[in-house]
Amino acid sequence: MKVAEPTIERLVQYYRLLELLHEEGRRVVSSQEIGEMLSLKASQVRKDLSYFGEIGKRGVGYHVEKLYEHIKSILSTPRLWRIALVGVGRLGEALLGHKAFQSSKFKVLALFDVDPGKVGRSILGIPCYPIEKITDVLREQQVEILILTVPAAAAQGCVDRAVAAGTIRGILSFAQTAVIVPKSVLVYHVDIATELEKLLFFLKQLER
Amino acid sequence: MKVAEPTIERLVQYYRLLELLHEEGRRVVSSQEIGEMLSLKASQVRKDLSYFGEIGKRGVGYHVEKLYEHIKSILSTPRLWRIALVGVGRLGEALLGHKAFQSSKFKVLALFDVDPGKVGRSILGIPCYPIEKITDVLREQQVEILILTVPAAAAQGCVDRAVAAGTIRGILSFAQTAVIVPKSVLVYHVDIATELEKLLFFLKQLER
DNA sequence: TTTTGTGAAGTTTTTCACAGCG
DNA sequence: CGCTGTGAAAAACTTCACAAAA
Repeated sequence: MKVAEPTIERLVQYYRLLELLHEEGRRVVSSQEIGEMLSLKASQVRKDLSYFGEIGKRGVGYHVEKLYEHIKSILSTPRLWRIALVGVGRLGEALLGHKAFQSSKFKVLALFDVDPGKVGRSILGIPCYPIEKITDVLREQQVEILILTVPAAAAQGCVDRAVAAGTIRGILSFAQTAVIVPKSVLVYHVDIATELEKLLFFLKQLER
Repeated sequence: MKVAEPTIERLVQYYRLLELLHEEGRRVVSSQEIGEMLSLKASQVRKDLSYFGEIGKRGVGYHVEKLYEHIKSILSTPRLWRIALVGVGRLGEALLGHKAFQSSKFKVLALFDVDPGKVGRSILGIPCYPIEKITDVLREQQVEILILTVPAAAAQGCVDRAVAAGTIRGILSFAQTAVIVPKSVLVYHVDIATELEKLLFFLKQLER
C-alpha cells in the first residue's frame, strides 16, 4: 500500500484532533466536521482516511475512538528508534525539552557538540560527546536517526562523518542549508528561516 | 505575476547558495550545478528562475552576483514588518536568538507570556507583556505578524485575542495544533512533531 | 557547442460528484 | 435520508525535450 506524503502529514493532524475529541467525550465525527476544524475539504479528509481501509460508517461518520486507534496503528513504529542530536545550542536544547521529543517511539542516546563546556557532561540525562567522536559513537550505539541543529556551515561536515558510521537511515535537519547524503538516507528538513520568508513574500503579494 | 509556493521555497535555497558561491568568488553557475548542490533537477531550477524574467545567458549560465541581487529583490520587503512573539519558553527564546531572526526585514516589538517571572522584564531587549494585554499592545504597536510558540492548548486562545486587535495579517505558528483564523490572516506552520512522524513513517515503510 | 527558456507531457495531489451502504 | 468511499475531472507541480540564443 502506497501512501502519499501529504496524507501522512494530515494523518498526524487527524490523530491530534481525535485525541482532543476523545478527551471531550465525543463519540462520532464526520469528515465535514474534521475538515472544518483543520481547514480542509471534507473530500480530502475522506480520501485520506479511506487509504487505509473502510473505517467510517455511511450515514453516520467516523467512530472517534476507533479511528484514533486506527491512525495510531498506522503511525506506530515496529521498535524503538535510536536517535542522536548534533549541536546542543539553544535550539538543540529547546528541542530536547520539547513535547515532540517526549515520544515513546524513540530514544535520544547521544548528543554531540564542539563546546568543551558541554562535552563530557550529561545534558538532560544524555551524554554529550565531542563532534570528532561522532562516527565511532554512532556506530557503537547503533544510531539510526540524526537530529541536526548545527549552524549551516557545519552541517555538511557533521552529516558526512555521521553517515560514515554506516548506521544512519534518516536525518531531521534544522540547519539552514541543503545537505548532500547517499540515496539510502532519508532527509526531512525544518527550515524556520524559509517559512518566515515565505510568509513575508505572500504577505507582500497580498498587499498589492 | 503569480508564483507557486514551492518556487518561493526553493528561491530561498538558491539565494543562500548564491551567497556562498559569491563569497567563494564564483562568477557564473549553471542550472545543472545549482541542481546538483541542492538535489534538484536542472529543469526545475531553470523553470523557477525564469518565472521572474530571462536572467540567465544561454550557453553560459547564470551570473552569480546578478542572480543573487535579482532574487534578493524578489524576496525584498516593501517596509519593516512589525512582529510579536507569544510564548517565551525555551523554543521562543531559541528562536529570538536564532539566525533566522537576525533579519533586517522585520523587528520584534513585543513578547507575551503567562510566567510572572518573565512579564514586565525585557528579554533580549524586547519588553515582555502579560498575555492578557495582547489585544491592546498589538493594536498600539501596530503589530502585523505573530510568532506563536505556546503549548497546543493555549494556541487558539492566543490567536483569537491577537486577531481581535485587527492588525494581524500573518502568523508563523510552532504550536502543535491547527488554529482557526479569519480568511484575511495567512498562517504558516512549522511542525516539528509532524516532521519527525513523517520521517519515522517513511523509514518504517522502507524497512519492508 | 553549450546552456537557457519554455511549451508539452507526465506525475502528483486535490476536488468534484455521485453511487452505494447503513 | 445522511454521510462515506471512490472513480473521474481538475488543479498544481515537475520533468522532458528541443528550439533558440550566446
